[in-house]
Amino acid sequence: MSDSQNGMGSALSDNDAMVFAVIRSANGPLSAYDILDRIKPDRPRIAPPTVYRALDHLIAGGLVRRIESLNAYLTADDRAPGSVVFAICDDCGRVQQRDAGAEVARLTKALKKDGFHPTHPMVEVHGRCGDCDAAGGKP
Amino acid sequence: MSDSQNGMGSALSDNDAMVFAVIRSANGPLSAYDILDRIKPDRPRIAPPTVYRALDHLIAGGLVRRIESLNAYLTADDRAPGSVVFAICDDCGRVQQRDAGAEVARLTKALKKDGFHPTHPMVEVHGRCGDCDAAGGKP
DNA sequence: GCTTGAATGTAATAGTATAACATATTAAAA
DNA sequence: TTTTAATATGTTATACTATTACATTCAAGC
Repeated sequence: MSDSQNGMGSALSDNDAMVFAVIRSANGPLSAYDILDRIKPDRPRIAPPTVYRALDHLIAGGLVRRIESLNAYLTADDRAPGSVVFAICDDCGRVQQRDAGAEVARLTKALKKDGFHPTHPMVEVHGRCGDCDAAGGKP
Repeated sequence: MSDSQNGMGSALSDNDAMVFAVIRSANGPLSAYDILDRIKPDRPRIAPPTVYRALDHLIAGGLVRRIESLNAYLTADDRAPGSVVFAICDDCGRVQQRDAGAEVARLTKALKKDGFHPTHPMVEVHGRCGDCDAAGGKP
């Protein structure tokens, strides 16, 4: 397995490390097939399940996050155990992550009061980042 | 076009009305292909673009909402112009909609303060509904 | 009538994800 | 040490989700 320590509770397999390296080297979210394509030059026979399995491990370990509204993956900015808010610029594709903070906590608390038991809150805010707004790109 | 009034600013085409009827008659979110399958008995030659176009219209008109994390569609509980929170039970699949309220407003306000200009906030909270939790289903 | 534009029909294809089963690797049990 | 079990990976195929591209239809306005 050729493990190497990395900040996840356990170690990463070669596959996981390879996928993680690709995601880290990107400057934005990547789709699973983007990842696949970037690995193929090295390993032409790699197949989707290999990438998806690695993504599962990395997400479970908190190293990678999935953006549901983009079907894309990026490195987790931090190890916040709580939830995260994605601010997604629909012009340039850049994504900011920030701690969900008190607002999301209040929200899940309100749901709990109604009998619902939250496990995974997802908050993804689409819009336009400051740079793009200033530049007026794709108006 | 055989329009009929319905609460959307304009009227619905036959296709749109058909898709809307299917979604309304369901007791939970449906995928686009679920909708397709339920229409096929009546119109065997219906194709995906017809359904997706209707969904676009219905979503634009505020009659239907899309759940990103499920790739599924359901009737909008209300006509709240603001955003909505989905509480999604991962056991039984039921989805509750509630007004996003002050919490989400605070969240987008905080993003604005940082120069980001939100257009469409999405909040989808996965978990377990009260019924399933009481029943201990799929524990 | 003719043109135009919006909606729909139709076929094909792109993009995202998983199922199913084979093989290999590792570690523990006997 | 051999056997067993558990885990991970390889491989093929397929399922599921969504869009492109182009043809056709149909009604409104000139």
